[in-house]
Amino acid sequence: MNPAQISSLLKEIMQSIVDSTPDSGELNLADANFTPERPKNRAHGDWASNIAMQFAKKLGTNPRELAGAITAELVKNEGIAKAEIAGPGFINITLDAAAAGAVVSAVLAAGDSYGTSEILAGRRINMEFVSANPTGPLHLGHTRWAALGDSLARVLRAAGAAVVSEYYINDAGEQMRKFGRSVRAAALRLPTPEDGYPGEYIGELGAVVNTAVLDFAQLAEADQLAQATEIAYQQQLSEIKDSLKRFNVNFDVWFSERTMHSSENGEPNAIATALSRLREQGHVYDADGAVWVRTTDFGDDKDRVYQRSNGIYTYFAADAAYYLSKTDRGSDIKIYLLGADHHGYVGRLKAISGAAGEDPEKNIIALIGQLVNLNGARLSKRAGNIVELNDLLEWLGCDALRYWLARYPADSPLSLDGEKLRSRTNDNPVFYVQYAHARTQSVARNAATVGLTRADFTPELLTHETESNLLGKLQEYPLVVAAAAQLYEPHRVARYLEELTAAYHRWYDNCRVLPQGDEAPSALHATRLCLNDATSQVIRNGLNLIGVSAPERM
RNA sequence: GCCCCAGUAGCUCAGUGGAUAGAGCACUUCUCUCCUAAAGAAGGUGUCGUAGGUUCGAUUCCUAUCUGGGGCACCA
Repeated sequence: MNPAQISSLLKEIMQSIVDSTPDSGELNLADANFTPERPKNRAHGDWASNIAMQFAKKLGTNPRELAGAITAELVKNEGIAKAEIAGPGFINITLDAAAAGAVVSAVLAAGDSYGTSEILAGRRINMEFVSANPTGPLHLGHTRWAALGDSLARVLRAAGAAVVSEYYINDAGEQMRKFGRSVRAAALRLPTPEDGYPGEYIGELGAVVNTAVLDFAQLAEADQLAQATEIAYQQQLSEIKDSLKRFNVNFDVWFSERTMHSSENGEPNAIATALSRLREQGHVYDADGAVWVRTTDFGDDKDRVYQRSNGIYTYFAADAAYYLSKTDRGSDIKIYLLGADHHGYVGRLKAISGAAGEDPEKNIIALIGQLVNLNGARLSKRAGNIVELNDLLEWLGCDALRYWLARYPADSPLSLDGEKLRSRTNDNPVFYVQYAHARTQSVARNAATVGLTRADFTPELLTHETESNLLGKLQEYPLVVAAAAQLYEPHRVARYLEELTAAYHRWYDNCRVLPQGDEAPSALHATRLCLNDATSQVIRNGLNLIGVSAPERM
C-alpha cells in the first residue's frame, strides 16, 4: 500500500462522512491535501494524516472525534494493521509487513521509471540558464546554474512536463565587438585595447585566428576585426559546449541573439517585430527621441528604453523579443535561473510578459540564486580567483561538483570547499551516496556467485525495524520527486538520497542478505536480496536526476 | 530612498502550518575470522535574529525592526 492509495482511501472515507453530515454542502474536498506524511517518529506509525484537524471545525466536530470516525473505517481495509488517534487529532497508520513490503516489487517492476509521474503533464516549460557570454570560458560563477538547471530539467521531465532547456548566446552587441578587438590585437601581438578582455585565453584565440587565416596581418582592419570576431566566437562557443558536455549538462536549444537582429528579404527583424507587437498593444511611447515601453504599468520600477535616440536597440529590446520568441515557440512557463546580481531583470521580464497579454505570475518563474564562494573567498576578477569550470572538473570531478551544487536550495549561500569535495568520508555526501550504491551492487554480485535467487520474495518477512524504515523511504521517493518538481527544488532529491542511503547502511549492518557459511538460502535471503535491488534502483534513479553517476564498484 | 535574499547547535547547513526542530562535521567511546568499516552504534547541545499579529497549532504565513549579502542605466 503506497501513499497515493492511502490518500484516495482517506478521501473516500471523508467523502462518505461529509455526505452523511447535514449542512456540509459547501465543504470542498478537492482543495484538501490527503497525502499522508512519513512521521519523523517511528512510534507514530508508517504514515500519518492531519485531515481530521483540517476538517473538524468545518464539520462542527472536534479533531479527535472526527479522527475516531476515520480510523474506524481505515482499519477495515486490508493491509492496514493499525490506525490510531494521536495528539491533537493526528491519524497514525501502521501497515502490515506484507503491504509495506509491496513497494519492493513495485520498484523492481517500474525500474528506471519508478518515481516518475504525470503531475506536470501538459505543462510546456522553457528553462533558460547559464547563458554566459561567448567571450570567455565558463567559470565557477556559471557552474551552479548549470548543475541546478540541468537537474531541475530532469526533475520536471520526470514529473511529466515537456521541457526545453535553452542557452541564450549573447553574440551581438558591444561585448562581442570588444571581444573581437581583443582577439585581433592578440593575433597581431598588439597590446590589449583599452576596456579589452584580459586573460591568457585571448592570446590562445589570437593564435587560432592566425592559424585559420593566412596573412591575417595583411588584411584591412575591418576585415581583421570581422574575421577575428567570428573565428574566436565559434572557437569559444564550441569550448563552452565541450565544458558543459563534460559537466553532463545538456541544452536542447542554443539560441543566438544575432538571429533576432538579422532579417531576410527586407522583412523587419524579430526585435522590430516585437516592438510593433508591443506598440499595437498600446504599451509603447516616444519621448526624448527614444522609444519607451511603459513597463511601469506592469509593476516595473521605471519605464524602459527599447530603442535609443541614436537608433540602436537596447539590451532590453533583445530580451523582450527573445521572451516573445519563447512564447511563439510553444512554451507557457518560462523559467529563468539568475544570480542575485541579476534579479533587477525580473521586473522587466514580468512587464514584457504582462504587456504581451500573459500572466507574469504564472508564465514566469524566476529562480534567484546566491552566488558561489570558493573556500570561503568571494569570487571576483579583482581578487584573481576566477576558476574555470574545466579546472574545477579536473580538480574535483564531475560527480562531486554536481552533487555538491545540487544539494542546496538556489537561494541559499553556497561555498565550495575543495578539501571537503575531495575527501572520502561522510564529510562529502556524494561519496556516502555513491558508496551505498556500490554496496548494493556488490551484494547483488555476491548473491549471484552463491546461487541466491529472487524467486521466493515474501514481503511479510521484512519485519526488522531497519527494514520497515528502508521500505518507508522507498515508498517516499515518488513524493519527493513530485515535490521537487512542483517547488522547482531539485536539492530535495539529493537530501532524500542521503536519507535513503543512511537507512540502507543501517539496514545492511543489521540484516544480513546472503546466507553465511553452509547456511541454505531461504525465502528471507531472497526477499532481502529483492529489497537490496529495489534500493539500488532508487539510488540510481535519484542520482540520475541530479546528473551524478551510480558506480558499481568503488 | 526603494526592491530581492539570508539570519536555525561550536562550524557548514536541511526543515511544501503539525507531534519531543534535524543531518553532517568537530569531540569522546565502542563494532570487521562472515555480503564493501568510504559503514554502523552510543554520548549533548538550541531565547529557530528581535517584537507584535493571524489560528486548534508558527522555525514556516503577515507587519514592524536589527544585522549581513545583492540589486536599482538611452551599460552590456
